[in-house]
Amino acid sequence: MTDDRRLAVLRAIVEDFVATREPVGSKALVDRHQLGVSPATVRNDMAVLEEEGYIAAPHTSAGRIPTDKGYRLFVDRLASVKPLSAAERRAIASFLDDAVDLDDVMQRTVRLLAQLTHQVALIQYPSLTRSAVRHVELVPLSSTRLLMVLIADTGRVEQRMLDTATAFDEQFVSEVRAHLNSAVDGQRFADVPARVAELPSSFPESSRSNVAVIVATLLESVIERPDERIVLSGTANLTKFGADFTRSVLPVLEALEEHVVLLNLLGQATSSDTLTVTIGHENSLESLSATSVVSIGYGGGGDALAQLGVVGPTHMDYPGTMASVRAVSRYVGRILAEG
Amino acid sequence: MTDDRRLAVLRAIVEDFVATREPVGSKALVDRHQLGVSPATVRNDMAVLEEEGYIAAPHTSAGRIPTDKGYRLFVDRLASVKPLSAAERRAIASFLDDAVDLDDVMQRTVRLLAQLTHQVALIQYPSLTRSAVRHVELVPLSSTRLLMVLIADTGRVEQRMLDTATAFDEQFVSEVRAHLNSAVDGQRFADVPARVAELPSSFPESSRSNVAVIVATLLESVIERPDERIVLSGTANLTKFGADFTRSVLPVLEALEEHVVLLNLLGQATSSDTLTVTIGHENSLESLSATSVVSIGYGGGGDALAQLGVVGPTHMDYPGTMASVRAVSRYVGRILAEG
DNA sequence: ACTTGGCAGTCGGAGCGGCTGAGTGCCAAT
DNA sequence: ATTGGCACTCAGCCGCTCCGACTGCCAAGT
Repeated sequence: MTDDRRLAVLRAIVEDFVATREPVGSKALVDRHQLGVSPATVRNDMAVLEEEGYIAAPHTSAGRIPTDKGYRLFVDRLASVKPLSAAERRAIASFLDDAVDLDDVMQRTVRLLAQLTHQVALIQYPSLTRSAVRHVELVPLSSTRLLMVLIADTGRVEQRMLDTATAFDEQFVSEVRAHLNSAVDGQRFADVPARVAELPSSFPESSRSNVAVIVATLLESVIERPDERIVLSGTANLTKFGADFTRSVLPVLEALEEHVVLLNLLGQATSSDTLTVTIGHENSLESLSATSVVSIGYGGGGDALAQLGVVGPTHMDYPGTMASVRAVSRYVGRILAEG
Repeated sequence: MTDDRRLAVLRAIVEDFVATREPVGSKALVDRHQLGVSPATVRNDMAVLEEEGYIAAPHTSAGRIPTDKGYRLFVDRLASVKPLSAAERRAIASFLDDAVDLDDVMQRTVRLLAQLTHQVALIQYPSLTRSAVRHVELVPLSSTRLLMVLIADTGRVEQRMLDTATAFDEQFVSEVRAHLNSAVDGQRFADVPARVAELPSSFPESSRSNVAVIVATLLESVIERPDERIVLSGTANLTKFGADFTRSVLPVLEALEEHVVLLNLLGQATSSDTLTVTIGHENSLESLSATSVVSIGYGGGGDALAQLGVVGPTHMDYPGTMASVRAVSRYVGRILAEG
């Protein structure tokens, strides 16, 4: 069946183009890959592949380059997952094990990923709604002012300042603190609203409004906000885009500054261990039509805490990138579970 | 005195070059600026300026561009501080007033600054050693594990996990918490080590080692770490560098990823309200020899809490940039003082 | 003692044309 | 179905010329 060979040709084209970033011709193909046929035969196959939309020729007399559709077929059917080298595994371990707190884990992870893949890497902070409350702390700052600190089991810390309507005393604070913690400790954030709804009514009328303010503030920090935090690294790797600067790099840099956009880009938190690859125009953003996104969930076993991934030119090394992303995701998940 | 006119010529050259990014010739100068002399006269002045090293000609038959030395003279003696427009003032206020916590303030500030100046903006988190302790919290997680949360008066929160050698009870925790807080509350971080040194000895022998661990952890988070946090924004503005991409933008992007480098770049926290401008080669980094840094301290009145600033090509709009940086610094200082 | 117009000289960059070579498509032969 | 042969097509490079923006210098004017 010659269909197999056509796929082999496509794979070879993708691999060569990724490596050299130049249109690849029939001659070069047979030279560099052992596909025991002549250039003429390859040319026929290429004609078919072009007809079907997997490859295209930039101009009449040049080699072919893969289209988005071609890359899609490549990652779906042709990419064999490239195992990481021992050195890479070691790098991941030693780089992440020294992290001292959550910020540090995020920072290190994203850098590591950028270095491994030579792309722009991004990671989303563990989603609040998917984690559980470890502790709520209330710190009195003045007679009508409190600092609320909310600690999630992932290590994420949220803080809020709040002013009460009337003055309170130390007694009141520890009472509320105790009630709050017994209500929400260990609960998933998503369940918190239900658990605290009745809280104010268990206090005497006089202090009820103050309790209400505190509860309201707590709910405010618990609700998933659209501006979930994201960290990114490796923008310098965008130079790999090639020469045409303003047209290709500028829009990408701009998109990367919009964290809200990035969240959409990473996509809904799917279960961990399932790589998502979005290629070129499949992407909803016009400005990113020359880039691909490789993302995956991390942490939390079944359904992921949040997403991480890389953004790079469509002509990236998919097998390698996918392997790195997956490996890092697993390692981060493990680290967070330990912490 | 003709010396005045020569300076006027230099100023005109700088302004024109910044605006057009092209070498400026004698003819263009007299056309665009009203300095009632003929091109020939200007040529003579330019010859002198070149001799003295303030300007240079890229090639024999082209206009002149300012040298680093020329820019230096310009910012030192020629730049009149351009007042911000009402719209800009309004933008600063409305943008920063909505911030909900410290992270948010940092994020918003840096974005704002990037937008105002059209450069890359950076801000350093308020330095720990320069702020005071608002509260230390200990949260028991298991019988031998504690979470320590350290809250600074700037709103910055540090957290550390710690394991004790022997099991402890709730009683022990609240005792240590009380002692700790009475020892360090309101103290400047720099003074903390002295205040807690004697703490373990006031506990009974049996629990002393646990207290020691807690104190050690506290000190660890108090010591100024080299990786003080930095946030940056506006890398897309680097496209202003002009065409030559790999040689001019790549090294800058790389430098921007190294937060330690950036800290050096911003320089030692000088007193607020004193703008520091570092031009081209004055910069210690080879890779940043085509960029200038405009920085200033913010917060804390007399001596600043930390630094903020922008990085851009040497041919930047110094008066405008300096005005924006100063205005933002003042506003952030005010916000932090309120919070 | 400056300033100015005039003039010769320099040189980067744009525009043009021809050449080259990689690569294609098609066809006839195996 | 595969292959070698062959005519054809362009993109990109090289070298050429030409143009014009500047400069530096000098001699004359205020």
